Amino acid sequence: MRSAPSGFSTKERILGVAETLFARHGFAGASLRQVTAAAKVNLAAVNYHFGSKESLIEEVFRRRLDELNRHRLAALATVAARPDHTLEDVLDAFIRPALEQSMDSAGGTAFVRVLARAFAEHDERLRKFLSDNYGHVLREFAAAFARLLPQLDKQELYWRLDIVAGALTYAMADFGMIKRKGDVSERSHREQTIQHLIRFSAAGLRS
Amino acid sequence: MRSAPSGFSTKERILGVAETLFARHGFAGASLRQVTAAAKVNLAAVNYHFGSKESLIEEVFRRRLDELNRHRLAALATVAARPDHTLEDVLDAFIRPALEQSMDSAGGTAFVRVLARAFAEHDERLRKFLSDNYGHVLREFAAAFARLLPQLDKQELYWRLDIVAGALTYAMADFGMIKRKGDVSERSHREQTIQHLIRFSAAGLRS
DNA sequence: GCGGCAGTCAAACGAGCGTTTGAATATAGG
DNA sequence: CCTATATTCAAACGCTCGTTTGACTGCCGC
Repeated sequence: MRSAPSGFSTKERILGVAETLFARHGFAGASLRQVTAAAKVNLAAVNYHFGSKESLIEEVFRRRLDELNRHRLAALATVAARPDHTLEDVLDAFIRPALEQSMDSAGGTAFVRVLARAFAEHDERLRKFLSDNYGHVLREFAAAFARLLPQLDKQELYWRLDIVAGALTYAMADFGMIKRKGDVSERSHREQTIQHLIRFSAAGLRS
Repeated sequence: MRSAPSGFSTKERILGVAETLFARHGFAGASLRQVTAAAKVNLAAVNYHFGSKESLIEEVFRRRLDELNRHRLAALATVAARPDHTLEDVLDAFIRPALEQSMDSAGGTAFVRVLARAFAEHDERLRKFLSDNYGHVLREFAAAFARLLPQLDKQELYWRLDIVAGALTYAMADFGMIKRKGDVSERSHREQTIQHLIRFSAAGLRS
């Protein structure tokens, strides 16, 4: 195991760069030659370490998705432990980890765009992968929401959570027309997004 | 002008097939060879009629986007003419044409997925194109909303409209986990989506 | 020291890409 | 009918793609 120039292993550097470039140009649009050049790694390294471009894409997903799931479930557990927790608390546990992942030092906003893209690709293979790795988390949150919104039947609750997920996905990818002003830090802009999403979603869920 | 086998011109057939395949595989993922083969048209026809793949993509957008803009502005004008129109009415004018376009006989759900993909591609060129052809529509709606929500300052209104746009975009692409039951017609499922989005958004905007 | 192994590398493979070309063919006007 | 214009077509262009190959390098255990 030779240590890589920047202190990260070849494999890690490929994953990081791939995440960025897939987010920027799409899975088909970003070539392995671009990835390996940006990572200062030999072209053959991808096939050596991951087997294929396809597998590399899956690895990019798995790495971040596992992290997001961990954070969301931990936040939900903390919130649910408090007997007086509110709808806003559960929304926070759902929304905050997703938006905060987009400002961690390493990945930047790259991964959440990759995630949004995966939805857009509408590829059944990827959707199945996401639902397999994601389904139980959504179900846990749905149960927590159901306890706080007993007046909603299951069907109605799922409709509304779908809308929350949509607004969150959109915000995660930073699609919106709201542009961060120069004098507002990234952290504070993100916090504003979180607060707006929570308030809006709580009103919609309760209506 | 030779008439094409199916009654549609070569140009129209390319546009229709391109829309479908771009939605399914992405702009980079769908090749001109796939498009021309599916359209039963010679490979060179794309470059003859559109100049380049890039221009073909723009045409796919322009065609549907012009239609959507027309419908939205017409609906807004109708609504705004009534002196007692409500927030729900304006939301309907914004949301309904978008979701209805995804069930027109010809295009099916293809274009809305193309649109969602364009957002995901996060390509500045496409974003600029969309904002150029779309900006004035959004501004008109923002003004209509501002009249009905005088308690919100401009900044706050834009934050909330951003959330509405996010939820709508997500719904347009039919990403959600809410799956249409076998016994519900496509039309009635769409109507349910519209009603849920309006109710949720109205509550969020008023909160 | 030396064999084995994990990793890196330059080079090449065949395939598919968007685009161009020039000839063939259909349509329309005088 | 004949010419001009518009369209279609098969073939080829140069290029980039993902993947494979085989030689080369550093390193650890024996």
